[in-house]
Amino acid sequence: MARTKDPAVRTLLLNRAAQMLRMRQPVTLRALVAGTGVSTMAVYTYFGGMDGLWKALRQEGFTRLAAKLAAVTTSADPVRDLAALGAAYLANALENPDLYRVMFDEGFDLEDTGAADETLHRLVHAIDRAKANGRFRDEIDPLELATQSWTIGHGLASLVATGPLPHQALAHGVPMLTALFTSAGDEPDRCRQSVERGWGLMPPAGPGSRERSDRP
Amino acid sequence: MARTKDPAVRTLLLNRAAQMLRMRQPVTLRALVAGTGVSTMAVYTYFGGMDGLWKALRQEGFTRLAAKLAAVTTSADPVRDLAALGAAYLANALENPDLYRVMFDEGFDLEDTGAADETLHRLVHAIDRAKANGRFRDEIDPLELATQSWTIGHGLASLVATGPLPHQALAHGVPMLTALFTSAGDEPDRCRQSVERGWGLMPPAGPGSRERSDRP
DNA sequence: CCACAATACATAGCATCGCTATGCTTTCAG
DNA sequence: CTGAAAGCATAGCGATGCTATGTATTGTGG
Repeated sequence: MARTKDPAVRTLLLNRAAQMLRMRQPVTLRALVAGTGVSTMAVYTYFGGMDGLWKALRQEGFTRLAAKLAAVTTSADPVRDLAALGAAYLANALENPDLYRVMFDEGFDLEDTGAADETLHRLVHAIDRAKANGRFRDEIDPLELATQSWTIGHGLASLVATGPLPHQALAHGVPMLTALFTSAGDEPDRCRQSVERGWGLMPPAGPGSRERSDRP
Repeated sequence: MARTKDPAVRTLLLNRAAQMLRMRQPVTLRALVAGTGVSTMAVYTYFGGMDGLWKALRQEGFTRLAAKLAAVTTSADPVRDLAALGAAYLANALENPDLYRVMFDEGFDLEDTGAADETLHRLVHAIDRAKANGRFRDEIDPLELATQSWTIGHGLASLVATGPLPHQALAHGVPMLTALFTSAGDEPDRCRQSVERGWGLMPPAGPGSRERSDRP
């Protein structure tokens, strides 16, 4: 017995905020609602304030990441798939560096941790397959190895996306993942080939697709 | 033919800012100068604005990190030293998590990159010693391996200090560094022992030393 | 079908933010 | 000793996030 929220407004604000982030414009309350026809109160009715908007933005980032990882085709070579997942993770971070930063800055509180869990589960599943194929030792803990792969991916993404390392430093992913998976039991040469195959889907280091518009 | 700046004011503001960061109080211009006797203009005469203060704060962070790494004693086992440097790096990040975040957020512009270069050079030097001792292969590029070690350290620090991983996830440093150094040519068992020895100086996962004072 | 009530939404104002213009005070140089 | 340049405090400006208040709208119970 009351007015209902229009979901279109929520997604509109969310998309606009993501776009402002991409364009490197400061995401401010007034600038966000300017030009949308809605007023500042909309942010409070739909997100409860700017904090809620940032939280929803983090959620959106994980959703996009999950979509990116879902696009990775699984092959008969689970080690290749692991490297491909890592490459997709890094590609996502480099395509939306500011969104990636928001995801991992200032707390992790999400409304729905399902997307983040999904991400880790994909790695765990690929590791399970690698164990079943005899590539990794039986005593390997899939969750631990997945966490370590994630640590490498995040370290690389963080240092390259908004850090001091140049884009070509992404090539470090191959030897690092090869070292990690070799230590898990895989045969070195074969491991390297698998990782290189999976990592090969990495987009080349081009100029970022950001438009860098300081003027709205 | 003019008045000279008092360096004490600069360091006072810097230390106070670092303390506010540690206490998790928002570092705002007015709150920073409140109680110091100086006015808001001091921040502009000494730092040129809040941006300059953040830059100086990043510099301070690297200085503290360099001091922490300088306290690591070099032994006859260069692989142990590498792990010890990694442990010191992580210990510093966990003791000052907010300062660490400032160091790696929003650009890297420092006034003096010497401290940051110092950090990497320490790793490179230890790797050179490992090569001289026959632990690592001759064709290993020290700078590349140092960068990879740094990536692991930063990934771990970032995910644990202000991220989703619990403190005990720091233990992942041992297998990851062991995998990396083994791939560089070190003998696996000996490598693991060296890394564990160096990593052993890691302070145990206790409650952070932060005081969490929201009320000034 | 309809009136009530609960909710969305716009407007206006508040405290605070970083910053700067202004004037006074200090202090080094000639 | 004097003048000018720099430190420094005060006050105010635009912009920020947020909230109080009033209006409009719409789903629902009788």
